[in-house]
Amino acid sequence: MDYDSGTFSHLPHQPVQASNRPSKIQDVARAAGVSAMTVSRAINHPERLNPETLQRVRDAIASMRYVPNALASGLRLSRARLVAALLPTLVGPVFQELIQSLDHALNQHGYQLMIGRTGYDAAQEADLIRAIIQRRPDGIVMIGMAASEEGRALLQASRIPVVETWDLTDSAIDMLVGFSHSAIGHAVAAHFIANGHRQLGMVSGDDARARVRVAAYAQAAQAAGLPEVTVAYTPAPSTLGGGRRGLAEILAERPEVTAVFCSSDTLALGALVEAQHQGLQVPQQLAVVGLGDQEFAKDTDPPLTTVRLDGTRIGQLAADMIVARTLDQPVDAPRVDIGFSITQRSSG
Amino acid sequence: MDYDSGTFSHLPHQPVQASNRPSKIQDVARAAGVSAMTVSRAINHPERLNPETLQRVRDAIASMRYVPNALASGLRLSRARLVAALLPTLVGPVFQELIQSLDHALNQHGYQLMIGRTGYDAAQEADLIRAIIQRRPDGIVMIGMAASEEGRALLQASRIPVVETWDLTDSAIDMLVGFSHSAIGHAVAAHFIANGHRQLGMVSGDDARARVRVAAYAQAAQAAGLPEVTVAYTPAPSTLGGGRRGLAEILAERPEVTAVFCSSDTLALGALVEAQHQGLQVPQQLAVVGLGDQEFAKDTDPPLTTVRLDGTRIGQLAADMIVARTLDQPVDAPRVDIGFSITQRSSG
DNA sequence: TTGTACGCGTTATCAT
DNA sequence: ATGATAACGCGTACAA
Repeated sequence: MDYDSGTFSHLPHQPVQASNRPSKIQDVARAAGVSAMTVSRAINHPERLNPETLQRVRDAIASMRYVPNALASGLRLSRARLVAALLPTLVGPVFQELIQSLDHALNQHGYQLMIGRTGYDAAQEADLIRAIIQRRPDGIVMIGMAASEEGRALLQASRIPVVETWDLTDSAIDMLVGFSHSAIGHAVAAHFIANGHRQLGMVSGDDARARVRVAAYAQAAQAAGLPEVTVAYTPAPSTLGGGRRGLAEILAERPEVTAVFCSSDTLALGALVEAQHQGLQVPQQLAVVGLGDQEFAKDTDPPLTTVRLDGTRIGQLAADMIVARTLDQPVDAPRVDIGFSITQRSSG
Repeated sequence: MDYDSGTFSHLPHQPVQASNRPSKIQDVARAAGVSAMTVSRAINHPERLNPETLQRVRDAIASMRYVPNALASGLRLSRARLVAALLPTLVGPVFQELIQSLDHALNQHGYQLMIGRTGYDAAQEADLIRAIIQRRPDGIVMIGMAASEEGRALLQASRIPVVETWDLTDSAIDMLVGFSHSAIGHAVAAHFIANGHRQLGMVSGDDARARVRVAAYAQAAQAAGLPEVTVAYTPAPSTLGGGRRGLAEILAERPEVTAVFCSSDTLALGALVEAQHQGLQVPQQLAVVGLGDQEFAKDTDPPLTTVRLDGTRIGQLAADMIVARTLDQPVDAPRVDIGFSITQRSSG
């Protein structure tokens, strides 16, 4: 007979636990009077077990709160059941719709989503990519990021499926789903021109994508014979305050501006606040158009006209691409332009 | 109007690579003419190597783009160098500041942060916790979440250090850093009363924490002999539109209300918009106070008076606690109340 | 239907 | 200073 010299536990409702460490598959096997393999099957192929045995094992798993070790199974299977999303910042709510739908779609297929932040710092980007690759995710989704040369090389060497999103670049690492920022710039300029505006302004972030939009917007105005557009750049990330200051700057420089395109809804909200503050009627004296069609756009005063980007669709497509790849299925369209539309409300 | 420029597809570009699979430590060893152990040491204990050998190995690592497999090392070491953060939503109020600082502090110690979303769905919570525990993180940070019974049991059985944040509950699973929601309710009521208000309203979310704040706020008003406060509940998550509708509801029910406490800055921004829309002067005719002191609070019109919560400090403390635990150091204060303050601006 | 042997890639330990 | 060995926990392949 064995006399355990161990300690006593006075915690209420503490399940019986053999030791101080979390249980592993072998512990469950012992408790259920079966081999480790039978426990493994109870989890992954329950239909192959005798119902009676299955129940015994399940009871043991539940009572011991056994949770399989994904490091071990991932190593064995070379599948981590994990997908990583890399983005510049969580602060801008622009990406949330995308993340949400990506997460949801991946969960349906038994994948978990891991989120990594680069913080707009290109120098740290390669380090983050390295850290992500270490976990051997089954796929990587890059959101609104341009990978550095080193980052691209790492991603390619890793053989991990990569989906770049948000930006419809010409040189995709692997797969791509996004929209054309230059088409957006043109479309908004055309929208203003069609509404009779001739003095255009723009409040914009100062990253590479934003510059593409600005250039297209300015070029469309020029092509229509309009005077040069006035641009105010704001530092990333986009904030309400940035929108206020951007609009104030434009109006100070050129008070005759009657239409302003803001490169995010947050900036546009700031522009609305500033216009209100300066006593300008929107849209009668000043038209404002945003970008993103975020949740709040419909509830501003006046409701915001904005460029709608279907983040949900991007997330869904990115998830589909990665899932197809991991199943070795062909990806019919590895490069997708999801386009955009202009949601017409009252602000411009 | 739609600007979908169509869907393009082309064959994925096949990158140049010697082999068809990512290289492992053995491949690097072969290339550098050393054993696998020497490569491992070059990465983890470079000082123990002959400088000449070290350089050879490093060159091989760089040229092959070798990235260690964290599943294998995590399995071997029982340390995943991973910390998980669980939260209801990314959209949330001050969560972003917290996440940012948590991520930053953990990176300093060589940990990576994994983010999991529950989406306010208590039913899925246990599943997410199970999915997280599977990865054997070195710590788990719960942000603004109340774990279900099953979730708590899983966390305890896992033996993983857990820090609950945001909410200063009485029954912590393990460690805790937060603030008292009931103290906040009292403080804001006292603030309004000190400013001469007697007709108080509140726009609030409808989760458990929010109800605690509401109860404390209402009780403080009652204790001061004020008429009963009018409360409008809005569904999660907090939105600008919810704030507008909440305030409209309160004013419709009791037009004599002169001060409204909103349980997030986003709701407060909506209240400001609605007040403006209804032609109410803030703060002369209606005082508005928010919660969170988010980035935009200082730039609203008028600037928002709000309850400041130091998310950065919470993240820092949570990281410290987890790091101490993984080093088997004692955690001097496993339960911390970081308090709050009222940032006085012009809105109330 | 259930069990045994082996290997996934890495690193601590011990040996040289 | 460097190498050989074993073990981390799990699941496939095969055997019973």
